[in-house]
Amino acid sequence: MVANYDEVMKLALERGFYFPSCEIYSDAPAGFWEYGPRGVNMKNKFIELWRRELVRRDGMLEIDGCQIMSKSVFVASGHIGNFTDPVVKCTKCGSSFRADRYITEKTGENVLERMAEQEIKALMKKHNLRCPNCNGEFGEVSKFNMMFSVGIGPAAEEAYLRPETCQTIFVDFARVFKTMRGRLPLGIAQVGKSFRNEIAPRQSLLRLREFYQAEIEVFCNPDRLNEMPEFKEVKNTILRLSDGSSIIEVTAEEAISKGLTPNKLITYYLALLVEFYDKTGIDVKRSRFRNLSVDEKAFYASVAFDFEVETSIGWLELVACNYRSDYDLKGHAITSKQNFEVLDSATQSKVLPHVFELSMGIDRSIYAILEHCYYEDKQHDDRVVLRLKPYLAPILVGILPLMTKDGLDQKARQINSELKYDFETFYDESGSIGRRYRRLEEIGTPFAVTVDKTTMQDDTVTIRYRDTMQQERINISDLNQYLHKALGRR
RNA sequence: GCGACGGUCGUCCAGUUUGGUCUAGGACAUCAGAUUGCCAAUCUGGUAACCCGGGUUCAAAUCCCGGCCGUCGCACCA
Repeated sequence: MVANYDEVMKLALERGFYFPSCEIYSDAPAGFWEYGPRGVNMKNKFIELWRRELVRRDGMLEIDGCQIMSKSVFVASGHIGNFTDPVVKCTKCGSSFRADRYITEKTGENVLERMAEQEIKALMKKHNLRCPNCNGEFGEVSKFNMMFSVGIGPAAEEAYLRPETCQTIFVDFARVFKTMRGRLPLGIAQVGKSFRNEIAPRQSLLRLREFYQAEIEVFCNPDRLNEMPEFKEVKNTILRLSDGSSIIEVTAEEAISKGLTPNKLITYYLALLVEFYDKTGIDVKRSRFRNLSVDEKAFYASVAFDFEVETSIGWLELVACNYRSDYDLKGHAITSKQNFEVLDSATQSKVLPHVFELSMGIDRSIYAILEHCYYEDKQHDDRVVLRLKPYLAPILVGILPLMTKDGLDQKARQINSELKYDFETFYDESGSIGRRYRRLEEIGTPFAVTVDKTTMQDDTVTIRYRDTMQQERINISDLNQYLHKALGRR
């Protein structure tokens, strides 16, 4: 049973995972969505898992930077120059086209990325290009920048909302490296919001104008990309590599020996990423690393693998893994006139670090997890079950009195107040017990504790498992430890 | 951004063709009470919607214009 987009969407709206922003107003713009109570819980737990399995596992440093950044940052990063598309609009029917691609397609003539609007216009005139839809005349060539600009202070000084979180990491690199006594290779990580003025935002969390990223920038010495002692931890991890059509399954070790991945450093992080996603509950057998072709890659990337997951609406990119070389540090060094070279203690040489990044889309990941965990149980009246991992479930345990008589409800409340400081609990006494179980499993709650008459005699409760619907009896005093164990804590 | 289609309780839908008991109906969900007491039970009662703005008309959920949003296709996607 594979869930589809509509079912996930319905669940999200009905049960408070996410919903459109500003929906009570008719001028609410597209591409903005908010997380409701269940979604926030799940998102926070996803981020905590990311910290555990990537940041802490690899000894990375995490920072939390500003969302508004000065214009110079984006001059240096190339976003002011490159994060724009030349667009041309038909004066007759209003259709718009990417001017550069259209010219190349029709004439074979190469259009340079940095070509000015007038030059592009001249080229179109020279070849007498007209609208392919209605043969109408094209208007002016304009450049559309995907960054949101903001005006700072009374003089409205030009600045931008960051289009990717990683620029903060590059800008802060020198200070963090020095003050944290960094050694190469060093991962610096950040979770936060980024903003892109998408032309056509669509499909709720999948293409947003304001979205969450979890980014990791690994700073490394380009001459030592195969010196990676930690690699042995992941050498047997299966990587599914693809050129966009077929998928090859190899171990991390084989990927290198067969030349499918360029070096140990990159391969190590790709493997960590798969291990992380496996723990989110996403079916990694339905994932792949797609090796991007030259024209698909971002302007800063020299090697790029997209981590993609198969969903009901096709392959979905969750993480962009880019080898950015020294593109960013070099850009910031030139623009800021600062020196970003560091001493690599292993070689006792000064080096301008290269960067390999794992740029993760959190919102898309949340969607993919929901879809992969959505399950309709045909055996039991098509009950809807979100089979979330306990450590990602918005509610870990429901606490239910079998009935609200004979003090069962007081007892249940008491158990709830003992557990609620350590776990996400939910007390519910309304309606039939079966209905309450169904409501809990629909939002992915893995456990339900039920207080019945036996509880009043011997202080035991039943604990019910979401996936099997089986119950067992345990002592109230063992609940705390039991739940800790279920979360994988020690 | 272009085109096609659409937008009614939390969700899904009926009602629009032919403007008039529509004071907007149903199902599911939800809330309260009763009953039951371990898997969406039953009964009773309740909350809750015509996307926004303008126009036509005695009268607009219904017709017209504009906007916004959604789905799909094209284009775009660091």
